[in-house]
Amino acid sequence: MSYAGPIEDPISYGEWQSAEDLKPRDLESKDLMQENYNVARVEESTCSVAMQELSDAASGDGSHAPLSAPSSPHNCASACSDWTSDPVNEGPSNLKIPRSPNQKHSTLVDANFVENYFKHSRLHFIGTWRNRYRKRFPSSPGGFRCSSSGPSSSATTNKTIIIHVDMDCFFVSVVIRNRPELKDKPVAICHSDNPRGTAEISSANYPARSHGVKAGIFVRDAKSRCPHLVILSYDFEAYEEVADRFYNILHKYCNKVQAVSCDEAFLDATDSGVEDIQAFVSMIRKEILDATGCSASAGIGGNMLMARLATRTAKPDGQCYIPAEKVEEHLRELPVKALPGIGHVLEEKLNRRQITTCGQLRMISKETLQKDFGYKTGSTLWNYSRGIDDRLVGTIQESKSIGADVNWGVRFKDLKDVQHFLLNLCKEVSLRLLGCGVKGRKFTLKIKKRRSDAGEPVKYLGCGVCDNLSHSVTVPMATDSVDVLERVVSQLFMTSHIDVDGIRGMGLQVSKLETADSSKQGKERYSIRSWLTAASTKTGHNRSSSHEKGVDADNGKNGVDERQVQLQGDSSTPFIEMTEASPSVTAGSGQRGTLPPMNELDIGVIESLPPEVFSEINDMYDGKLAHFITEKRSKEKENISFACPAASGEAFAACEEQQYNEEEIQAVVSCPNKLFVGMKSEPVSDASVPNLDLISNAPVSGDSGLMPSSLSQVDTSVFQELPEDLKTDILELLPAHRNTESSLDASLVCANNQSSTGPSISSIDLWVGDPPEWIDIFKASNCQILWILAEMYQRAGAKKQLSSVLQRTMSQIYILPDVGTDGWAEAVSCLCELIKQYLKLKISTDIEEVYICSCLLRRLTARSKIFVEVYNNMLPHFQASVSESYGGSFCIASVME
DNA sequence: ATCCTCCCCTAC
DNA sequence: TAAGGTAGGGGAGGAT
Ligand SMILES: Nc1ccn([C@H]2C[C@H](O)[C@@H](COP(=O)(O)OP(=O)(O)OP(=O)(O)O)O2)c(=O)n1
Ligand SMILES: [Mg+2]
Ligand SMILES: [Mg+2]
Repeated sequence: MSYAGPIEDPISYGEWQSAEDLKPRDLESKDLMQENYNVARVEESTCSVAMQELSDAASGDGSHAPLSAPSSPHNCASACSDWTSDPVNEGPSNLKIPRSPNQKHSTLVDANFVENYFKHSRLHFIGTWRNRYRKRFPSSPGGFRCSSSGPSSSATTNKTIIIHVDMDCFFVSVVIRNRPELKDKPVAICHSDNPRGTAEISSANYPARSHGVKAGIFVRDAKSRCPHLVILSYDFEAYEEVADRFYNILHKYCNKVQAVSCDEAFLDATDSGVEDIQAFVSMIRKEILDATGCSASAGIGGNMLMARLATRTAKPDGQCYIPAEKVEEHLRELPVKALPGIGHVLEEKLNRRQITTCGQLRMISKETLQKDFGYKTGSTLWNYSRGIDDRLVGTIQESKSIGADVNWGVRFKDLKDVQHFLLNLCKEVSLRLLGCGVKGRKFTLKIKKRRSDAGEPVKYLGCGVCDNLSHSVTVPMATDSVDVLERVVSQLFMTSHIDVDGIRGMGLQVSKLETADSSKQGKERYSIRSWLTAASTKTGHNRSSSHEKGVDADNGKNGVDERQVQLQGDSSTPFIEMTEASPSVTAGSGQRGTLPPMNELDIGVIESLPPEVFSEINDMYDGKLAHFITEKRSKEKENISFACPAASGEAFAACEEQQYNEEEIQAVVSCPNKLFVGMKSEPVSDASVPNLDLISNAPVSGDSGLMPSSLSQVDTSVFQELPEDLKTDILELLPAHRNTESSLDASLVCANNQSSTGPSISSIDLWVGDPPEWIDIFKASNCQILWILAEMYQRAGAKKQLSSVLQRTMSQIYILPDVGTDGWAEAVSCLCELIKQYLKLKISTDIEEVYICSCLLRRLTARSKIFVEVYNNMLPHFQASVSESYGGSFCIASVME
């Protein structure tokens, strides 16, 4: 019983910690690193600029004469006014009044600071995207074992071949891909073109790098190194689109892909059966270039380490293979800093021991390295210096923490400012938890506090030299609610007893995560596996799956989960104590052996499941189900068995799908109404699934460039030219033409806020106004999926389209905890109504958008139906379980019809 | 020994 | 002007 007291007294959980000792990393480590680098590599006198603040801070001598006026804290105001008169950025009539620093764009002036900040933070974007691409193609734990290249994989003991692909100067390449005249000029991406500014360079192309311009340095240093440097703005939407294409291509060529970041991934080509690996890589790079207009480089090696090092030599726009016999040679003179995992701290430690190259590192015994650097770090150093790396491609597991930090522009004058900021931070974190479908039990608030001896930060609105304070609390009940977060966080903050003037940054992390739809129960009990194994038991089939590792990953968790559970009352109520016995896992560890054989599954139903559900089932069959279905379908269509060489890649893509594969919808048309061939069930009326096949042959993906571009400019006359079935299809979606969907009572959506009956939502003109009417309605609905949709729509950039926001949001709808409830059904109806009105709005102006959204609407409808069908076909006691797991309110009647 | 908790370090 | 985020690995040191 570790719970020591009510949440109102979180100080009992521990004390605030403060790092008071003076170490380089406690200063402005970025600047320090940056300038150290300059000293070592560039030897320019301007490099002492930031060092100045460093020594001021360390000595406490704020009056020390600076070497360069703009960098001096005391001259910062005049420096700022100089900036505004910078001819590069100043419009003709744009005479600005000098102002004091740290005002504009800080939390002091912008009430919506948190949201705006994340919209512009490059580091936020790349962090978010890394996560997305890891999740979009999750690998099975323990590495990829589900290769569908056949059972022969054990026979061939090929040497491992790893490929590492990385886009060249990604942010620059994307922005200049249609501006060939800039290709050979030095170009960098930065928020500011101010030659005295402290904005950071995000990425620099290779001509710029030859002048010493690189990611992370201030624009003023970049400009002084390269006066003709062309600075261009970020285009985050374009980065996203290119990254999507990049990953689509990688997955087309290889089913073992591990995302490193939005522009970088490892492929395991060992089992790909390719004989000429160089040609294979060359083909991939060519396709990336053709599809994106940006070049990628690639490294090939016997492990992930050597592949990554090879990429370094391959850049730019090249590829490099390091065969086993070249490894020693390649490493001998390589600086230790080039090894992944060795940053400036470790490099410095090694340099102090006269070790600068991997060759020298090899001279040290493993025992010595482990003694000096720790057990694992020591052996990694020993291995890496010899080119040894036994990591497997694809061993990313579920995320352990989710958080948000802001350490720029944070300035407060009173407690109200702080509370406002923290509330927004909580909203942000809550949104991310919802987006991931998880809740957390541990909350950590981090505060950056200006050191007493620190002057103004060198960086405009930066956090400067700070002490880091952090405090955390663990609660018994996992949550994702803004209210709970806010209460916890505000109490964490109160215990810091900090002077609000000194705050330079804050962050909130949530850990001890649990899946949202299972946080109140043992996960296994209501899992899809349970449905399958139970049905299988009934039909008397067994299938061994002992080689599976992924599915029983939760078992340990349930066993350990014998903790005291306290439920939290809403708003101000303290926790109510309540003990819960550990849910003994009935369908868990002991019963892993019983899945029905694949040919007894009703393929139509399986295919029509929500992607997440399908993916889970596919995992249970070791990834073979997707392939099985692909084959079966192709046999059905043609009479010959068509052996497709790329079948494994396709199977993987089908498994992970995520994009809008219309075949899914086509599968609904066949309308198999039972999960298993052997199960009996009532047929579902055909009329309830109308016209689902109409556009099933057209390829649809999440890509915005799906439709021929000529179509996106058409008007109604082009609509008339469309194939008859497509026209019918679209017209049918319009309320004026046909309205079989239930109209939704708006008051139900807002059930928690008001009980009076409002107007039907279908009678509201959702797309009137700016922001459109529905934003407020959805935001007030207390329905997670609608709230997320509205929030994401608001956040989408200027070029926002409903389709892209919808695509993101809809993938969440089946994993929300309220799935199957009345509220969920209403949410589905609301979405349908929204899409229908949107179609009406766009029908004559943007046929591409109409096309995509009509597919989405179709899918939404089909999915809802199929979910109900699956439920209807479950054994009664599982229906009860499902109903119970959804809070006892699973309501078939209210879904869709 | 093994686990847990609080950081630092690293990479993009 | 300017947007110094994010999350996992792992070491140190204390609890068990
Ligand atoms: N300190 C950094 C590092 C990277 N990035 C962003 C911009 C880069 O374009 C992108 C990818 O990072 P890379 O390390 O792959 O760098 P580039 O792709 O720009 O160059 P390279 O050709 O070396 O891969 O991440 C950033 O904003 N700030
Ligand atoms: Mg790159
Ligand atoms: Mg990269």
